[in-house]
Amino acid sequence: MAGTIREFRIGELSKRTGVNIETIRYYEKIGVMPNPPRTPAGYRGYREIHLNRLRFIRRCRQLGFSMNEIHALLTLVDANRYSCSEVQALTLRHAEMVSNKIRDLKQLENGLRGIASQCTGEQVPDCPIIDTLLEPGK
Amino acid sequence: MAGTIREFRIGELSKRTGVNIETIRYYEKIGVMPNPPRTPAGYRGYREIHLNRLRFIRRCRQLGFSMNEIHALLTLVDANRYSCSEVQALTLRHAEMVSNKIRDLKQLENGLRGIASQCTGEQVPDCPIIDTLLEPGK
DNA sequence: ATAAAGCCTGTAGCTACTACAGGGTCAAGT
DNA sequence: ACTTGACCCTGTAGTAGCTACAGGCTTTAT
Repeated sequence: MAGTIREFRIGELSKRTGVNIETIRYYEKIGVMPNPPRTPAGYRGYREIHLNRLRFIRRCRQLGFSMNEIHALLTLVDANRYSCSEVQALTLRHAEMVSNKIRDLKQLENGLRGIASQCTGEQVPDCPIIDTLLEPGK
Repeated sequence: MAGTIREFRIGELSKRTGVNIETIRYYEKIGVMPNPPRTPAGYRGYREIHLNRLRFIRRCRQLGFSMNEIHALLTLVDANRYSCSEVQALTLRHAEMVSNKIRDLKQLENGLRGIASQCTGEQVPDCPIIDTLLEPGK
C-alpha cells in the first residue's frame, strides 16, 4: 500500500490546484515546472511532487511574485542550498515593491476623487475633469 | 503674427510631452491620436492641438486609465457632446477599481510580511517561508 | 560632399497567460 | 465492433501597452 504511487493526468492536476491546463503547459515551457514522464501515448504523468510544486507556484503568484522571482525561489529550493535569510530578503524586497505600489495607487485615487469632486454632475457639456486634462503644461 | 501656425516633428512632440516617439506612433495606430498631415517626404506634422491631446492621454495614463477608458473619454470629447456627469461617472468607476486594487495589495503585503516575520534570518537551509509555500492543501 | 541626426515602415519582443485549430487517445455504451 | 464524448497533444496567435530593433530615406550642419 505504501509505495503505491498513483499517476494522474494534467486535468486532475489542474482541478486539484486551480491552475488551468494551458497555464500548466506554459509553466513547463518556461521551465518552472519539470517535464513530467509521458505515457506511451504522450500524456503527461504527474505525481504528488508536481502537485506540491504547482501549489507553491500558485501561492507565489497569489502573493504577487513575478515569474522571475518565483524562478529565483525555486532555483534556491531545487538546489536545496537556500538559506532562510536569502528567502526572507527576497520576500521583503517584494513586500517593499508592493507597498510602493500601494503608495502610488493612493496618490492616484486622491487625484481621481479630487478632480471628480469638482464636477457638478449635471448634464452640461462642460466638465472640470476634461478641462483639467486639457490644460497646457507638461 | 497671430495665425502663424508652426508645425513640428514627432521628436519635438515627444520631448514636449514626455511620451516617446514609438508610443506616439502606436497611439496613432490604435486610433487615439489622429493621423496628422504629412510633409512631401512623409514626415508627420503636428500642431498645438496634437500637443494638447497627447497631454490629455498622458495624464489619463498617469491616472491609471486603460486605453479603453481613454478611448471612451476621447470619444465623448471628440463628439463634443459629453456631459459632465458621464465623465464623472467614468472617473469614479475608475477610482473604485483603484481602491479595490489598493485593498488587495494591502492584504498581499500583510501576507508577505507575515510569513517573512517567521524567519530567523539566519543562514540555515530551513525556512518557514518555503515550508509554508510547500504545505499541502489547495 | 559627407556625416550625423532625425524620420519612416514594419516586425518582433516583453509579461503571464488564454484561446483556439487540428489532431490523437481512451473508456463506456450500444 | 463501432461510435460517442471526454480528455489529451502540439503549435500558433491573441491580450495590454508599450519598447526595441532592422533597414532605409531625408534633412541639417560642417
